[in-house]
Amino acid sequence: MAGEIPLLVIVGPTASGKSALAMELARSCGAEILSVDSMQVYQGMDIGTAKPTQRQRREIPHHLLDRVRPDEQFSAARFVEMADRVIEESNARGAKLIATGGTPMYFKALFEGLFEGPSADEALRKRLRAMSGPELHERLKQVDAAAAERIHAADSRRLVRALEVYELTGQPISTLQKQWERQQPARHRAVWIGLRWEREALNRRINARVKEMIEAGWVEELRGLLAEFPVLSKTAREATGYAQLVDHVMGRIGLDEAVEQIKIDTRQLARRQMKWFRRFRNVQWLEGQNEIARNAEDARRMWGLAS
RNA sequence: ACGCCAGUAGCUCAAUUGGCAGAGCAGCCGUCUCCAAAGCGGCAGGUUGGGGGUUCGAUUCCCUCCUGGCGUG
Repeated sequence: MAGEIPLLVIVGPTASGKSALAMELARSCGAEILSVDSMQVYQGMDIGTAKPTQRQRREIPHHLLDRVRPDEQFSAARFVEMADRVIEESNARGAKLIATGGTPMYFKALFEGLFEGPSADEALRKRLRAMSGPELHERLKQVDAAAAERIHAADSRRLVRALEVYELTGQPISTLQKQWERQQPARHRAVWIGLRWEREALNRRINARVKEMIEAGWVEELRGLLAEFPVLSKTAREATGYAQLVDHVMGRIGLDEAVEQIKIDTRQLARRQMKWFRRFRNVQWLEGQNEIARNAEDARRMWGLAS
């Protein structure tokens, strides 16, 4: 029966060693890798997103890398659609799949689903965004008091989304979102493992890795990218470090200043990721500082593939 | 050595004619259902360089010492 082997999910903060562990496992189990990452989908953004190298990708098939142009918008919904297709197709072939990456929201959306509602409508959003936070909040209170209660008046992004959903469907987002409350079975069967680190140790790894990325030519890569795509899409631009490096390339800030800020942003990113992943209750944690071989062996056992 | 300027939260800086020492960033906690590497909320943080003086009251005025910067020797 197709789909008999569950997915292996590997979560963990940036720089925790997810990719290395996934590669090791893929090699030893003959599995393929599904990237669950909002930034590695972008073409041409390689160094700063720590994308697996061409060499690694020749060795092990990777899915959902380089699927979007850097001037294109991307979203959780598009990700889920693409990932579902990859999983379905892998199941059909009987291929084992390891899902790993740094975007917690995408894991949640992929396994728990998004509520059935309208997708982003940029024109409508633009119209709504012209209003101030309190105005949006007041307006939402009229049509969806429950949502207005939960969303802070300053959180214009969520206020805009809630109003967008209401205008497009005539239904309050708070009602539609209840779909998620029913304990539905997970959309895909999976074994979840995570890599965790003591915070200070991870910070040191992050600082070192940012430095390595710069030495590996991140700035030059970005210059080339900007030559082809002078304006990155709103979502692509949100990748950690890219805004600072764009400022540097434009001559607005020095490289040292940009690098320091990137280190700070990356540490903050890692913290937010850890907070999310801690809330995924079915994750079995492995210690990041262990030898890869040891973690891989544990992971294989958890996946039910012990030799 | 002399002169001038500065010293306030981890960092960068605010504080009206002397009147309860604030903000941004970093840090910590929380939130998150089609932008999520995003967005949003909260908390903590200070013998105002040290010492003395004037005053009901000094970050603010006076004296002195320390530290840093600039200028002249």
